[in-house]
Amino acid sequence: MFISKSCSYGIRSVAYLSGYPQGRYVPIRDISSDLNISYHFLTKILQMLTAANILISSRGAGGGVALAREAAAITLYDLIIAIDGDELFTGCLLRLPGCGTKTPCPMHQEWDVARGKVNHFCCHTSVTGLKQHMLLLAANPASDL
Amino acid sequence: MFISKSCSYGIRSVAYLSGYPQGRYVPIRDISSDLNISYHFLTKILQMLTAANILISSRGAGGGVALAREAAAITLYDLIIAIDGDELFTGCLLRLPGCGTKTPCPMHQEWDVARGKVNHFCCHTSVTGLKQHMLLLAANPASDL
DNA sequence: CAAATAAAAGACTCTTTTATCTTAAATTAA
DNA sequence: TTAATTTAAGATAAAAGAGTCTTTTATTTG
Ligand code: SF4
Ligand code: SF4
Repeated sequence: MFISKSCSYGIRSVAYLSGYPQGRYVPIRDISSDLNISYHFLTKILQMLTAANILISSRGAGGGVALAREAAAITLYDLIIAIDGDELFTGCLLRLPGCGTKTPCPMHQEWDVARGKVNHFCCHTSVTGLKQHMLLLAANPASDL
Repeated sequence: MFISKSCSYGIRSVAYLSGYPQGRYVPIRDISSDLNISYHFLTKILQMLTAANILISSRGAGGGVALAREAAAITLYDLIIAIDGDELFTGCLLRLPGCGTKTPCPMHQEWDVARGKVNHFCCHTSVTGLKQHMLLLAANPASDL
């Protein structure tokens, strides 16, 4: 598993918001019901994205959350870092505690190359154009599209 | 996190065993104490590797677990599949349930390329030569080598 | 055979993640 | 200013992952 379930929810929400004009507030309740995600749980996750300046939020009538910048400028990397932290991008593949790579193991260098591809992908991929696909899947659960 | 903690333990154990002649039984107790892993927990994990024909085991005095084939022929891929399953190698990056990639999303193809590098790395990397590094780390916890 | 050894199996606990529920605070609109 | 709306915050619960403990089964040794 590359990302946590929380992170998945965060990414899906940003993809969902990318279908609206940037800066337009959308209630979290709408996102959660359209994507079949627990409302209160999603609230906490989106708070992380707000804290990371990826979303902005507004309370009260007419409020909600909105993209803080254009969707194309929000990368998977930004979202994963905000929710899961940098473990995926910098931590030890083998989860060996205490390895600071000052004395790299035999596999480290090649691993760094492979992971570099993942990092590059995440840094250069935004969630634009994902909304349709997601809503399709949300509407046809377990249909194996 | 690419792999689970259980998987990390399994990989470390195989690396540890690679320091012994192939087929030579080593008690799990020895592995667990040298690597600072809970004995009974490790037992369950190594059972998965035995079930996957990566290790062989023998009960009773003089028994233990042993590599079922030469260490160089055991890849990270084998170990991850045996303990964590194939999710990492085949599952959806975004953890979207029900996506069978018959109708791929805009990011799928590029993601497949990046993940292909990870898969290739795991399929071509064995744990030989890792034992020294691991014992060093186990002996100097949190020393950030 | 009896005793010692060591994996296998099962029950149980602790921690982290995921999910739910309740209350508070901020904002808008009438 | 009152009511409605909506995020923020906190408490609690369920599920999954990780770790511990006990009992059983298989094997070797004497
Ligand atoms: S050197 Fe090896 S053990 Fe250390 S962080 Fe890199 S992959 Fe992990
Ligand atoms: S097509 Fe997109 S949503 Fe489907 S499995 Fe691939 S990455 Fe996931």
